[in-house]
This record gives sequence, C-alpha cells and structure tokens, in this order.
Amino acid sequence: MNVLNITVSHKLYQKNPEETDLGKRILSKSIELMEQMGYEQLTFKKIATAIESTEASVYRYFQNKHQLLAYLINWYWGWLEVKLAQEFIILNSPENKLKRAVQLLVAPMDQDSRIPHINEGTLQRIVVAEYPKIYLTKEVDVENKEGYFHGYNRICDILTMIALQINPEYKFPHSLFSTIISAAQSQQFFVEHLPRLSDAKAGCEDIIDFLTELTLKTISNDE
Amino acid sequence: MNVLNITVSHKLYQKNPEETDLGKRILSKSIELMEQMGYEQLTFKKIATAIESTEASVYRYFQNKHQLLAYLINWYWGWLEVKLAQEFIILNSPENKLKRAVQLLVAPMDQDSRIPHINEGTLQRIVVAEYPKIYLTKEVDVENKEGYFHGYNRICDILTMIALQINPEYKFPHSLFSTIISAAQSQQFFVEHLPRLSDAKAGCEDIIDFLTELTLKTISNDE
DNA sequence: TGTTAATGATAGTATTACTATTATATTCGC
DNA sequence: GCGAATATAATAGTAATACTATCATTAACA
Repeated sequence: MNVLNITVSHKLYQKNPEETDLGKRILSKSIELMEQMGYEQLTFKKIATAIESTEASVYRYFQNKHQLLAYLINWYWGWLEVKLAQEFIILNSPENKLKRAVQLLVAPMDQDSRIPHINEGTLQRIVVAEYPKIYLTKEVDVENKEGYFHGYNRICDILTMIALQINPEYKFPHSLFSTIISAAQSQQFFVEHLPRLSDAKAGCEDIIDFLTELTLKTISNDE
Repeated sequence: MNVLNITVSHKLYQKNPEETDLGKRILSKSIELMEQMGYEQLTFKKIATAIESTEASVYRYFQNKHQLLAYLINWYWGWLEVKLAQEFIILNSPENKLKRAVQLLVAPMDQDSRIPHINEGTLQRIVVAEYPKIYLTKEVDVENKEGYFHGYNRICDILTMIALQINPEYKFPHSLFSTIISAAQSQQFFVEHLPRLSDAKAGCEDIIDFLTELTLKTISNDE
C-alpha cells in the first residue's frame, strides 16, 4: 500500500490541515457536515462542536468558510488528476482517454483507504452541489492569482491537449472542456433536483453518453 | 409604443413590486447595487438606504435576498422568452432559430425604454455572475415546486422543440440546452475572470461561434 | 368622513463571522 | 528531566446580518 499525497496550494489554508491530527479531523468532519447541511448552513462553530474542539482552532487552519471550500474542491481536482494519470497508463487512443475522463467525472467515486480522513465520494457530491460558489464572487480576480482555481485549470488543460491530438484544428478546446466539466456536475444535480433540465435517468450512464457524444462530435473535423 | 409586461410567478415575491412605485424603485436599485457589489455583499439595509426607504419596507416585497435574486433572474428569462418569440416571427429554419437564440444569450442586451425601472443589460450581467446561486441550495426541491426555476425550464423546452425539428432522434436535447445556456453564462464569466478556461477573446463573437458549432454538430444525425 | 392600505420610524433579537486573550497541554532539543 | 516553543482549549467580546415586531403617519378611496 502506497502513501499518496494530494498537494494543495498553501494559499488555500492558513495552516496545513494534512499535517496534524486536528487538521485531518477538521477536513473529515467538514466534508461530512457540508454534504449534509450545505455550504450556507455550515459554520466553523458547528465543525468545532462536532469534533469537540473550538471555533478559534478551526480558524487557525482556514481563514474562513470560503477558503475551506476552495481547499476541498482543489483537493478534489488534484485527486481527479491523479486518477486520470493512473488510467492513462493503459489507455492509448485519445478517444479512449476522453471517454474515460468523462466517466471519472460523473461516476461515483470509491473511498480510497489510503486517505481515511477524506471521503472521496462525499467530496464529489460537495463539488456537484457547491462548485460554482468558489468563483462566483467579487474576489475572483484576487483569488485566481492566488491559485484558487489551479486544480480546475489543470484538468481543463490536460483534456485540451488530448483533444488537440484528435483534431489539432479545433478552435475552442478550453471552452469545450470547461463546459463539459461543469456540465458533468450540473447534469448530476439536475437529474436529482431539476429533472426538466435533463434527459438522463437516475444513475450515471445517460450523462456519460450525453457528454461523451457531445465531446467527440464537437471536436471531430468531418463536417 | 407598446406596453410590455413580464409576468413573474407570485411565489417569487411577497407583494408584487411591479405594482407600486416603491416596488419599482426596489427593483431598479437592487439591480444596480447587485451588479456593483455582488449578491453576497448586498443587503436589504443597503437597498433601503439607497432608495431612502426602510429595511422593513423592502421586506414587505421580498421575503429575503434569495427570493429577490430568484425574482430578478426569472424576470430575465421571461424577458428572453419574449425576445425569442419576437425574433422567431421572421426566422423560418430551425437552424437559424437556434443560432439566433445563442446570440441573444450571449450578446449584450439593450435597455428597453418601455420598462424604465429594469436595466436589461445590467440584469444580464447579474445573471452571468449569480445564476447558479438560485438553485445550488438545500431548498432547491421546495423552491422548484414553487416555480423558482420556471423561466429557465421554459427556455430549455423551447430550444428542445426546435432541435427536435432538426433531428427528432436526438436523445438529450434538454441536457444539451441546459448545458448550452449555462455555458453561455459561464463562458462570459471566464473570458473576463478566468481566461485559462476559455479560448474566446473579449467580445461575444467567439463564444457565439463556439456555442453555435457545438449545438449544431451535436444534434446533427450524420455520424 | 371613516376605513383601509402602504409606508416610515424605531427597536429588538438571534446568529454569524470573526478577533483577542489567557490558560493548559504536548512536543522537542538538549 | 528541564526549558522553550508550539498547539490547542476556554472564554469573551464585537460588528454586522437577517430578520421580526410595533406603532405612527400618510394617501387613497368609497
């Protein structure tokens, strides 16, 4: 069993939560509570009470709730990048790589036992329900410089490179993959909550078909 | 000059703001302030002070800030539906209708002088910057039943019907158009704030090209 | 003129999002 | 085993927010 470490920019925490026991408990309980009650209802007070610590201690790890969310979401994208890299070892054609990427985006994640304090499945549901909140703020430009969106940018770049192998002439690969990734999240949300905005049935198969077809048709150069 | 009235579900207000002078001033100033300071920073106190009224009076029109945002965004979708209907009078082919719809989604809106208390251009920028916040909440299921997302659902249905004229076999039209509409918003945001997530240059032309091509290629049935 | 509805003025409350201070416990170098 | 540094706990406090409530005033209207 390998030790695996997802690194998140130090701008995304006050004090690295991965380095201490309390930090890991904060992460673990934050994920659990945020999924249960949603970002708006979560407070540092609630996290502190749940882990039998204090508000002030949580503030030593994260400046505020927004930074905590950004941390968790960047952790998720870092994790996804690791997963993609693993999968790409045995996949050769760019088409298969894109297909697999779409599957990873949409299919529920298994818990990785090497990282017991992060429940990847729960984290994925948080990303689905909360992702746009980290950039739809007035602080987006400052936070962008601080690397708040680095994880997402990287995934988008990786998929762009693969798509350009299929069609080097395609003009909008970054736009395409930022659209695909965010559709991967929002379609999951719509299936569950706003079904008139989706044709997919419960389960991830339809969403995967929709996104895969959309991607491959769009980058194909045969008119 | 015609009088034009955009109707918004009565679940989206406490007291209809279109019916009184104070109500219209609330709408007008809310739009102005929300664009300036963003949803999070806006408070009913600030709106009240700006229009020289009181917090309690604003609360008589809207239960809370969330309802106000939902009202404004539904007004926008209602407005867009009216615009689409106008344009479709002289457009005959479904391809042209879809192309024009994409243009309307992305191109800056002109102010309509018939509705002086709503600045459509500013409202459009609010939709770009705040839209997902109305459904990414724990109350989404309740609010969906109350019609909070009706305007969006309708636009999505209209575009779906048009797409099915081009290709009645296409399996995911609702998913496609919820994706296109939300990409229309997010690409505008990315061009301005997170340019690594888009290939478009400033101005709306590239985004329109990207979305139009994406739409038409995806629904085409030639493999 | 009397009634109703809309608004204004004012006050108050619970919660949130922090900041600050001090005390206690733990770890680490030596 | 001791002192120093560090991490955490305990507690308190503050400004702002998101409301709710009450009552007075004004305007409309029948």
